[in-house]
Amino acid sequence: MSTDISFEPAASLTLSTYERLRADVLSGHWSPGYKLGIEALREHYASGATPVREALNRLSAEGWVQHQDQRGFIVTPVSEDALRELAKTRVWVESLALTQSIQATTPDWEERVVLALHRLSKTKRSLQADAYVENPMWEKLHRELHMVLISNCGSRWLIGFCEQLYDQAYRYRQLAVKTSYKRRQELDEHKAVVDALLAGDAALACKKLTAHYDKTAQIILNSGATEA
Amino acid sequence: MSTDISFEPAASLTLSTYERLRADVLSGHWSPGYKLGIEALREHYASGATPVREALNRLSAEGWVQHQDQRGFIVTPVSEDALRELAKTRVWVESLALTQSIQATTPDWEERVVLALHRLSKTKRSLQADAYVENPMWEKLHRELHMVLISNCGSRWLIGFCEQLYDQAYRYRQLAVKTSYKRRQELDEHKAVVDALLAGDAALACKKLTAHYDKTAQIILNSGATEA
DNA sequence: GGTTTGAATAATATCGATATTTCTAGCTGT
DNA sequence: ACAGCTAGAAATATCGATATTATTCAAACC
Repeated sequence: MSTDISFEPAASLTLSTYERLRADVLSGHWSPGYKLGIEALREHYASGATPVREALNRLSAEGWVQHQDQRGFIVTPVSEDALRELAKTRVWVESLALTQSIQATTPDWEERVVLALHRLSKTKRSLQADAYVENPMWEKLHRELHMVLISNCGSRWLIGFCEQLYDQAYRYRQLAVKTSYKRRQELDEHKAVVDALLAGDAALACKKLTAHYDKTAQIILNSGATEA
Repeated sequence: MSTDISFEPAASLTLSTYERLRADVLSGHWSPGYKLGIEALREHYASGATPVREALNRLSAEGWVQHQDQRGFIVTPVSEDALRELAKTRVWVESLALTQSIQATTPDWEERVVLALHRLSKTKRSLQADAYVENPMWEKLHRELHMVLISNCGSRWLIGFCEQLYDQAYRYRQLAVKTSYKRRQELDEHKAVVDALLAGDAALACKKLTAHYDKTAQIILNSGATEA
């Protein structure tokens, strides 16, 4: 059980380009709506046109960028409506996955949940105390907790959907953080979900999870990050 | 409101190659596990290496083919377990989408549902009476009905997930049809869902939908199409 | 006899160059 | 001044060729 955040060296240039490009879209390095010119990316990632193109095609299928025939690629735009729809969908789909996970509970899964929460609780959200500086370890552990929560649902499809939605929401969080960062007791919110889960109360767990997501969405909406 | 099944001429070779390749994977023309060599595809689709490669990358992101680094692409394999998981997920996710659609019901949506069912009822499943020959129009209208059913859920994400799952299930159906075709009263099953929907009974509609999918999965499993 | 090694072979991944298409800016005519 | 048109510029999509990496199969070795 290792918690390091290192990446193995990508085997192919396409894969490496894909991973870096994806990370840069998620982190907001390339803004929503930004035109991703082949030549510019080729230079930026020290790659060729073919790898860049293949990476963009994959990202397009995943919804991170949009492709207009004969007119290149742009980073998928954001909007308040899109965020609301995303948040709504997350609540629905993750509640479903969480409910199924709880119904199929096992001692092993419960242990993994407790462990993931513990690790997150031991990690600072921000690298600095006075200003917000993203802590990659916290982000990693946070994603891990949310994924462990729904990992017992018994459907790889559902898990994949939750991952997609989580990562999409992450991009919105990143955009909001650029504008304004709000302190918050997220640990308590996570703990409430886990407590309900350990008590076997699926309905309550979903309610707490819903509250968690609604709050997140509200903060992002208030930050004004989705405005042009 | 047109119901023709014509395709516009694809603008780029990549898109055209992608569409045809995707259709051939869905229809079972390329069997699960089949090695999709670049050179072979290039010839088969009268295309270049770049368009083929880009098409494969998109299909890989969508789960139709698998990519092994430096070792090319294969058609995603099938298995009984994978089918069971798929069927289970469909029931969960589409029940969710159907419930939300019913909760947000509008006269316009109900009309589209009734119309879609009517059109499907007017179409023969098989082009021949004595043997099964796929009727593309029936397939198109069938997909359309299922998509209309969940189209009112208010989440493009959820609609997208349902589409993915439907198409995945379609591939399994195609594989089963190759082995053995079973006559069946699918029209009644669809009608039962629509009747419950019009009555505003979401729970009953989901129950009927679940029965529909369980039956489909069972038929495919019994056909032995998922065996090596 | 079975395993390992090492060319020869085949396939993939990538590059550099070309053909098309879209976009831009300036020109023309009213 | 403004719409429409056209040549030039920029970018995308595609091709053909090359470099790299896996696979194969037979010979050599334990």
